[in-house]
Amino acid sequence: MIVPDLHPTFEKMVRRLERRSPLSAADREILLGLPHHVRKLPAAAHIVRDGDAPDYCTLLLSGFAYRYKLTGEGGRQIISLHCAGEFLDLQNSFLGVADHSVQMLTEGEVAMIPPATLQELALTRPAIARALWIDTLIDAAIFREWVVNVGRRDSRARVAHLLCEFSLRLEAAGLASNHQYELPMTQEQLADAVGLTSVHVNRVLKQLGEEGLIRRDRRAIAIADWDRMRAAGDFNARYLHHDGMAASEERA
Amino acid sequence: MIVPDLHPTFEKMVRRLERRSPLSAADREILLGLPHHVRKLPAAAHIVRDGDAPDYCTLLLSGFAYRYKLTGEGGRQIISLHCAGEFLDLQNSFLGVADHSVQMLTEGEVAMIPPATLQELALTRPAIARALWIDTLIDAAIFREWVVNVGRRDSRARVAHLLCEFSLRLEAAGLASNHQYELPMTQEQLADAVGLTSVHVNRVLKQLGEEGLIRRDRRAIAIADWDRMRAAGDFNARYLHHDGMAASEERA
DNA sequence: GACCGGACTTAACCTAGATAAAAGACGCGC
DNA sequence: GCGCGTCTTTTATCTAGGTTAAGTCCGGTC
Repeated sequence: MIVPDLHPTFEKMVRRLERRSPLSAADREILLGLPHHVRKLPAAAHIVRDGDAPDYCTLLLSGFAYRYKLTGEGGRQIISLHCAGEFLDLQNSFLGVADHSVQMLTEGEVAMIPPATLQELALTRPAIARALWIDTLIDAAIFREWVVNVGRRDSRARVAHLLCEFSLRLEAAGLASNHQYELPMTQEQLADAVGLTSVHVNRVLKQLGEEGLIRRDRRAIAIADWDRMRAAGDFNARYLHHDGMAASEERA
Repeated sequence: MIVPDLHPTFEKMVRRLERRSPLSAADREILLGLPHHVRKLPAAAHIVRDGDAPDYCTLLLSGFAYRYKLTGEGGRQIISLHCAGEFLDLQNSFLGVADHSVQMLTEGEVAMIPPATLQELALTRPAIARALWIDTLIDAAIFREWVVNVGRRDSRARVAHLLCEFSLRLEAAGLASNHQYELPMTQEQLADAVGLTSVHVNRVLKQLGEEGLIRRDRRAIAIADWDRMRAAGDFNARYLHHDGMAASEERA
């Protein structure tokens, strides 16, 4: 369980938590010293399956992952996207059986942390508990926005909204800049994230390109006109609660 | 701030938290003694408005409330429904500005608790912090299911799913039994909760009636055939994390 | 007990996005 | 450089649910 060289993403995770909730030096140490083992996973590997009672909590160290549920009729709804530095499964520490699946989008590494350790932390390190709780609150805020996206926006806005959100989240994580990034998903996955078909997502992407809102090359996305894109996606970043940083983005 | 006779719903709230996370007698006392004032609100009163930095955290004491967001094009998406005994706004204690609105569905009472008190509690009473955190995790689980409902189910399933969820939640809260209850919302609000129009919700309700899945009289709903209704709504209660209680419902 | 306003119901028609089916592109291994 | 599987793109067609527009019911109220 002891890890010789700490993966640098642990520090990223601590910085992310600290941005919203103060941590003492001791708290920081504890988070950096969390017992875990690292696993390298291929694309499409499952981290949690719906119905499992998982043995571990996972922190995504590199690559991308997503959360989804299947309907009885075989539809898939992608519920969230995750990048390095984010916890994938805090809820497994506290709610026994998983009510959804989590799968790698790309290959990547994951730190597996025993839930008992986090449970322990929640009871003994109030500042850490608070920081993780806030993390959960922000996840919930993003879920709420996704309900709106999928429930009340038309196809163009849905896709634009997702592309805007992903752009800002990557930038906040230091994984992209200039509204340019590599979208780590197929159009079919994109479709399952916004509640459309891949055919229609393709049409919308094409149209956004023709209108000059985005440029694409393979999976690389560049948001060419952030203001019009934000308007197209009815995007207001407040729900991301990035506070302080990127505040300029949020206000407009 | 001192309240002479404690509203009975406080006890309900404590029982709800305890169901998932143990609390000591002292913790229980503290929760029952939370400083607050009670306000009686008419139907449609706003508790929080999108963009506000609210001064209070609210616990719903009686009546029903809902959470919603508006889109730029004027659409409204209802994101969650709440009944007596539930916290409406835990997130206001930790995330400054509200990213959505909360409004009364019916008239009712609300306990307004200073966020500072909850912040304090989070740092000094680990068991309470844990219980509230779990509450947040369950809220998030419900949001996830709503993303699926609105993103990947057809109109019949969406409406049926919502009616099933509401039935079980009311029963868990001791506010209904036998899958019969008073639905505290208009068909237009129902439509905004499932991402349809009120016209189409009306069509679906009619059809569910004709198929013998539900009976209706005014706003009173009786789920006449729970098994078929559950099938129609692709409903699996696991995401509600009602555990122990109502386990029989969840498994099937 | 006629009037009013909000919620519910129904019908006729329309459209955004689904479906189905091919045909390109792009790796990637051999 | 060839073949194959996975993505992407495009076209043609269809349909679930939206839109619009009338009613209808019901509970309150003067």
